Amino acid sequence: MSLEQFGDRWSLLIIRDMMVRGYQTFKQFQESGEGISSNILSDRLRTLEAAGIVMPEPDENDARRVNYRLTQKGIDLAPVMLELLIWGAKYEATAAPCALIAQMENSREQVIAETQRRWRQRDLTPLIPRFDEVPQDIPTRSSERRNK
Amino acid sequence: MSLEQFGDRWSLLIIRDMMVRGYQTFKQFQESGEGISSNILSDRLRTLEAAGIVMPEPDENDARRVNYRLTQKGIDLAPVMLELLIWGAKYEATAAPCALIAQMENSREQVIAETQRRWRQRDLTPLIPRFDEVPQDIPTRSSERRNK
DNA sequence: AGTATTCACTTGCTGTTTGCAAGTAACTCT
DNA sequence: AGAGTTACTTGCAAACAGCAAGTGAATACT
Repeated sequence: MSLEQFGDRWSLLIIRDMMVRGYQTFKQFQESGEGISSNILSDRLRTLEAAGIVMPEPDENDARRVNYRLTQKGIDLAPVMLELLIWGAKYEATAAPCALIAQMENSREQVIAETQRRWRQRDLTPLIPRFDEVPQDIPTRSSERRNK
Repeated sequence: MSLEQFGDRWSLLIIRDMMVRGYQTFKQFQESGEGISSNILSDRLRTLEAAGIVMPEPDENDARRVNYRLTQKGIDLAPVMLELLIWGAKYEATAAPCALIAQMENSREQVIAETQRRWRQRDLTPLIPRFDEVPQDIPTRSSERRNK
């Protein structure tokens, strides 16, 4: 029933990019590598908005920009995403480093708490970076303070 | 990346029916209410097979029948399903009783263990019945013994 | 033994959805 | 003022989904 929502490959990818990488704008989604075309992206964002999963808010500095933000309902998908990520890592030979995934598996609570914290505080640092440099820990508020 | 797998509404539904309701045959999926047409169902089962998520095995009593079974990879989607179910219950006004869902949320480990047990032992009793009679507990091996 | 029915598909046709290329209107930056 | 950016829309071809009907093998009924 709720599956209807995710009955296409793009919606979940958009949500993942918002949740895990902190993407917010049309352009970011478009350039996120998987190659969604603009008409579909536009449509999906509208669908997700209608479903109450994302909300657009105009950027205060640049009036052309629209920042899409997850709603509570949207961020509550974090556990689903996390499990999917773990499953994917187990079976699909992911680009994300195994060590990181293993660690996430052992501290689901923490990962989700951190994801929600970022969302609440509009902290856009990606939880999982885009497959280049690899942090040894799941970053948390305290480990970030430590690293400064 | 692994999301590619679920880029349509039917695959997840099929997996759910196998995992949660113990469905196994073409006919059961077809009649499972959501109205998938036979050509699409056929195609999806083949796709899932190719992805290593389900495996067909001919029925030993009736040679017309093919029993589709989740693989290990398939059953490992249980945590994803569970979280999705919980999310759905929270936001989508589900037909499944709230009490049951609330209970599942508090004992995820147990629900998943039970799901896996059923799979291993080819126990086809549905974990969540089809929206008619409503058990008060998540059934487990011991509670089932109790109820006999 | 012969007909009917069940089961797991396949085929053909039609309509919707997707993907790509190009375009546009609003805005910003220089 | 002119070039560039951003979030879209439009038009068209190709892929996909959905329906009705059909196939072929296995079983059930008489």
